[in-house]
Amino acid sequence: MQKADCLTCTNDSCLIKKNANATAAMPFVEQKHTIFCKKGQQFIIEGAPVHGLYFVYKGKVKVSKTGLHGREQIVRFGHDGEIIGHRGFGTGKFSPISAVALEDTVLCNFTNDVLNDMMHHVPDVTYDMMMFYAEELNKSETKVKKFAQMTVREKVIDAFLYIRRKFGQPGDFFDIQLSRKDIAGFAGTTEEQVIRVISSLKKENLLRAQGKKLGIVDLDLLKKEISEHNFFLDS
DNA sequence: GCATTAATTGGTC
DNA sequence: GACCAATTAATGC
Repeated sequence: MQKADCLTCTNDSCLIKKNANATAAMPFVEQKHTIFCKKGQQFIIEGAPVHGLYFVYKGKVKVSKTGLHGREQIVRFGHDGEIIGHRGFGTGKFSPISAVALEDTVLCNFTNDVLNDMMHHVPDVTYDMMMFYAEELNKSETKVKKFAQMTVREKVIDAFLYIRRKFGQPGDFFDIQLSRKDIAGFAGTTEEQVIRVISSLKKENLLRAQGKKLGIVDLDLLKKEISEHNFFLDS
């Protein structure tokens, strides 16, 4: 594959793909770049100048911020059809986050100029972008609460529920391979704590492993455990 | 097979 | 509940 083509793309949730058929959008879509990332490759560097906005065409990525003492806080994971780097778009000159491919990943990149032009000329894209930002804001507000009030066990369970929502499979095993460290980085705790929670969840028959893959056994019980604390489940 | 990295466990503050 | 050290498992070359 030389270039990711929006017209044959199957990521229906992608807001570019959704509008790519409109004649007004075409000249802009033409100008996107396709980037091929190997596993482990970093394509957005925290603090470096913004190179526009990325969409995952195929693959998996993690988005993180470096906290105090070099501690990595993973902000979100992304897969096919999702936007990456949106916080740096618009006002920001330098990227507030870094992004790394978790497996071989194909990305679509729009420069700020192209996207700005497109938003001025294609209202449907602008509208979809706005809705996306609104939803993002909602999610991060939920997250604040989570980090402030949840116990470690609850945070890890919450992380697993998030991973399942995003990478869950019919067979209930996650379709992604994350290190314990990455899980910890997302849950906001340490690798050791994640390991300990995982082994107790296994003992309690709430979680199971097949090789390196993890899966949820009793979704309702896990949900119940954190819903009792009145947290939203959709962050 | 050896060497590096990841996962696990136990202990300390 | 984080940090550190020691051990074991897994993986790359």
